[in-house]
Amino acid sequence: MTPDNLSRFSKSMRINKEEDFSFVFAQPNRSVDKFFSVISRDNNLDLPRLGLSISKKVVNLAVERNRIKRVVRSAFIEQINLKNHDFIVMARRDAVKQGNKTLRNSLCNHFKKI
RNA sequence: GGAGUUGGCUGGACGGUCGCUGUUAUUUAUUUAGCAGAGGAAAGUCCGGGCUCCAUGGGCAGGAUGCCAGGUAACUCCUGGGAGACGUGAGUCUACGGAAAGUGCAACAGAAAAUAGACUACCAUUUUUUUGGAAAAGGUGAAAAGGUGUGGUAAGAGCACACCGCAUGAGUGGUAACAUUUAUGGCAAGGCAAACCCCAUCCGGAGCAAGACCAAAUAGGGGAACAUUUAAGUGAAGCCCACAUAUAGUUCCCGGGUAGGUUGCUAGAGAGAGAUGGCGACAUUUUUCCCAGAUGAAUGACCGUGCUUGACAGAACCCGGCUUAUAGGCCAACUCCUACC
RNA sequence: GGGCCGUUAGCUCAAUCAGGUAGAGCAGCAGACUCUUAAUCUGUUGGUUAUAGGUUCGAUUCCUAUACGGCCCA
Repeated sequence: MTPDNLSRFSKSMRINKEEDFSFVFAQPNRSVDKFFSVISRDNNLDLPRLGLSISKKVVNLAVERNRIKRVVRSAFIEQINLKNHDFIVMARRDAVKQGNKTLRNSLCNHFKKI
């Protein structure tokens, strides 16, 4: 993997605001499996962006929530062909029990689909 | 060697590539380099503080603590001591002031449950069922007017005596809780205060989503000073009182604060090492160090080496405790059992 | 992050302040009425009082800890 600007994950590539979330939820392309449900939509920027939605109800422990976030981000960074999309990744209950590798594989499949 | 008690430490290591947060330097669209980057519980929010606002003061209500002495900024914490309970023992546990200030409670059972009384049974008397004596025995209950033995008696009884327990006085030791010795008393009427309460000591309330600053939008007022009248309303955030203040008048000023942003935000009752004092908690002092500061929320991903295959678990203003969760490993002191010398 | 509540029968709630056999309605089951069902009436079952300790003779109740659920504060 070569380091260039697109593969970094900085603040501009996060989805923080309520408007951006509802923007994606308005016209979603869904991709669902046991561990995650991923939603995406074209945006008007040059960057791909990522939002995370992991609620306390789904994942009880703070340690596990942080672990899942890291896995999702690192998987997101490795993708190169995501030019103008906003993504929202929502964790599901079965993701807690799985190790890092199986989660990465499922995420890679999601990103390829979209 | 086995079983155990107490106290403490540790909480995956190393190398490579890429990435995240803060910061310093260089350059200033920004790039590059260096440095730092979760815990012993960061948790529960159970206590105690710091800090911030509530204009200020007094009283009441309310709350907390509760053997004694000390430590601490403070404490529901810690240390040492006493008493009681448990354990063969090392040790462990204890909201452990007051019931002779007052109020209250004790279902069912039982004769009787709180100013005691007499069911069965006992003794005397006698008209054969009254009267008197006595409270030892039985049974009920969580609890029934000291316990055991001997004497004594009509039958009995601290009625008398011995030992034990209890109460009171005095002496001795101890800062004290308390311990102990001795004398006296024949023995009080009990339990519950994590029931109200009394006594002693302490406590104002709310919380960083506190508070301060910048400031789109929206509404139409807001603030300061002076003088005067009045005491209803308001300030108020437990209640009451004091206190202040409104409406209306004059003068002056321009702010207001939702979205969002900045700040509060980390150098501190700080950490490591040493010395001195103290049984100890801890204190004093010397020296070295700077050790997270995010805000949709940073510690990761991949590869390799290698073992014991890595428990509980993620800072959100900051400290001191307590409580709860916790794989494995290590250290020290002590106790009991067994075997050998 | 901080503040504050609750947990009792299958469900909705009492009893808790001030300790003494844990109760009501609905639901379930059985019976009566009816040709049958519904409605109605009668009877009845069902509880580790969230969990673990403590105080007490005795705890749903008082105290402490834990677990789960809920509410409020930009």
